[in-house]
Amino acid sequence: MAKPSAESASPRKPGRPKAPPGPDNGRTRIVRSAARLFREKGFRAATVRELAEAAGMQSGSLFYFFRNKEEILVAVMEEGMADVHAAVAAAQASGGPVAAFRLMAQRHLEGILDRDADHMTVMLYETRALPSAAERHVRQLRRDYEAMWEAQIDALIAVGCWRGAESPRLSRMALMGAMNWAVQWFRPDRGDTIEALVDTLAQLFLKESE
Amino acid sequence: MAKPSAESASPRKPGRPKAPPGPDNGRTRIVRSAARLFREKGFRAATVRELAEAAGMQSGSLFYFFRNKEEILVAVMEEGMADVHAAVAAAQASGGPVAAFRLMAQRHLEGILDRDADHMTVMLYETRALPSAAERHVRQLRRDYEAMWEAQIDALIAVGCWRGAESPRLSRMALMGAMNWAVQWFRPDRGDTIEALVDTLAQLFLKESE
DNA sequence: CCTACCGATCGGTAGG
DNA sequence: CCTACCGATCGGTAGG
Repeated sequence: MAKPSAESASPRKPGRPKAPPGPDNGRTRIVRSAARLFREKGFRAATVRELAEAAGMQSGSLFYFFRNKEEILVAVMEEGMADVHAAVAAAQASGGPVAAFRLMAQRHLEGILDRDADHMTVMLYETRALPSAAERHVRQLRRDYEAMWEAQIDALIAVGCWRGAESPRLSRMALMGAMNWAVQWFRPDRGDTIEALVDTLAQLFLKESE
Repeated sequence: MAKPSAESASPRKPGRPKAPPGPDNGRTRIVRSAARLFREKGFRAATVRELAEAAGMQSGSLFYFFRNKEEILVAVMEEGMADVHAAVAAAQASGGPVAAFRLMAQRHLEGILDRDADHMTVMLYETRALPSAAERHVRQLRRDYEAMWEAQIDALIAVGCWRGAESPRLSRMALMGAMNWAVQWFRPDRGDTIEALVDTLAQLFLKESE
């Protein structure tokens, strides 16, 4: 689970500064259902009334937990990014460069394609809707995350297993695109599996050491 | 240029059914400036008043040319898709499988990354905003477009030059993602060039014939 | 957290 | 194409 950030975790009424933890407090419910609605309809198209209903409360009550709609979006993105970051970091520490890379890709794809994997998808596709201060913050989270991939690709280049070694940045972004675009076409009910996609990515981006 | 579709080309007043062609009639101005605004802010965030102002007319006048806001979105997508489809089809007919593939990728990337290449980007990233009837129509345009790529990849497999031959669909979607995601990171002012990206894609997806 | 409510803005229309 | 306008809905607030 994501740890709440300093900016968006505390309600604005001093009378009740700490939300009781646990998966069923109001804030958690709002963020979870907002993630789904933002992914399905987009940030602008999802109304505060829909968010409130999906979270099982009145629309005015949202603003007991969040200052405004954008702050909910930031919370969704922070949680998505933190979860995927943690999963991919663990994968990176798991084995040799090639095996770790495959597991990192697996974890990243799970983070955007699994059921209830809405948060990270919103992170990837709704950046435009962020106010500029929040956008800088979120961009930094993204850079931190991509730095992991950059380091992993450097390690693969060092052992001669990265096919895009001539242009590390372009090939890294090609990989990100190949993964993130799956949100648009991946259909488990048509037989797509994350494992097969990882295999394909490995064939394209990895090579035997020379 | 895109040819207007039957559904969205004719204004609703019988008194003036045919718009005079040319790049400066009202309809063309609306579509062009809407493409830019939809790309920058998203369909929902761009208001009809902004669209009208960018096209140099009053907000009510938009509805002399289009029945509603969604119809403007469809027109933007149709034009983007038609332009890129034509450019890529011409590239496909241009040479051997490998050379044609490289030119197709070049044309596709130009269609989403060049200045004023807003239409196709809107096509790629705003599908959610379409009413369901229009969505079916647009999805069909996309399928027709992707069929070209499918055929080209089949040709590359036949000559043994496609690295993802074991899973043509997955590798094709990986390619689409690697290209379309460039919208998110490509910055010509930081030295990114389409040519370098095409080279990288070729290294990843093509191989020497066996 | 709920009730009750508000000002602003939205997409769209009538009539010319 | 413009002028003038409307009903609906939006995000958000006050007070408890």
